[in-house]
Amino acid sequence: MDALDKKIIAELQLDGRLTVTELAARVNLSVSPCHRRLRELEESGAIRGYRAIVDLNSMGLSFESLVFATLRWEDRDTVPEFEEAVASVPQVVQAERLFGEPDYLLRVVTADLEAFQKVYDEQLATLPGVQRLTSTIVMKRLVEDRPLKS
Amino acid sequence: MDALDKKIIAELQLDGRLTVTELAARVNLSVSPCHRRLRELEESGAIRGYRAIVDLNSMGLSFESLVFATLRWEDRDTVPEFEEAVASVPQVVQAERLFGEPDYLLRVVTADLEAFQKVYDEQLATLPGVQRLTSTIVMKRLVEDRPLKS
DNA sequence: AATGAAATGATAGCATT
DNA sequence: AATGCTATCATTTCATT
Repeated sequence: MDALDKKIIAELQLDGRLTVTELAARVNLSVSPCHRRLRELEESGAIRGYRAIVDLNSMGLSFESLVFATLRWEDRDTVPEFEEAVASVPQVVQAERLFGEPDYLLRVVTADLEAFQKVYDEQLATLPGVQRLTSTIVMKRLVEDRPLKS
Repeated sequence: MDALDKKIIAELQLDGRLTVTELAARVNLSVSPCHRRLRELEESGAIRGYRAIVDLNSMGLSFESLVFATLRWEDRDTVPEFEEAVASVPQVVQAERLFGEPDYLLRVVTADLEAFQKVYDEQLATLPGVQRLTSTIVMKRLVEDRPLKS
């Protein structure tokens, strides 16, 4: 992965729908080698895919919250089970395991508070191995999905 | 925004580089109206853009951490200043203001621990109005940027 | 608001340097 | 590994239903 590849990636982080022709122009390359490099980046997994970035409010999803989960230490054999279950809750749009406490951070998106309560009570509080959940609401997004500095 | 628009959005969340021809086929529409709807979704801001999803490790960025920031209450007039400053740190890829404590959650991506320390000490700890930072490391991602349920 | 058709422009493969 | 060429396919506009 040389500087040109990084430039290609940077452009596609800004606009994932750039045509190869336009991309080639921006990185000062002709179309064919640009196309070849792009395919290699995709096939090597460096570029994992492309996503439309959607406005949550336009979709009627205006309630975003973070849920911190701590598991029971005695039940730590349920970790894989917990992780699988979390990943299958559609309203959980981001989830990760952390060092220290809490064990997990989940990002939950719903239409409103009522829908959140339902997800919290029925989908999250009942997950296997959960000792404690705490949650907070996202007041304002400052930085969202910023293209990477490297 | 009707069901067809939501279907279009759902498809583009799965593959943001779908051609309009292919998109039209997937939502059972002919090319022209599909194209028109897509333009309207883009122009209304419902679709905010398109991004390549990049593999952090391939980019040499293998250290991901969360930094929680609490501001001094006396300095709450520095809030806008703090927010602007946070948004201008390139390694901060996601940031939001929360209800309760802590006040902010920042997601920081760097090449390694050493690079993180540098960002933490030089860019984050020195931000205006900061009372306390605490941080944790992301051990494992379970769910990343999931397409929205709705 | 969807369809079909036609001109412009992009993609992807290949031969060349 | 980059370039230029070319056939194929997609995009985008417009007239029509």
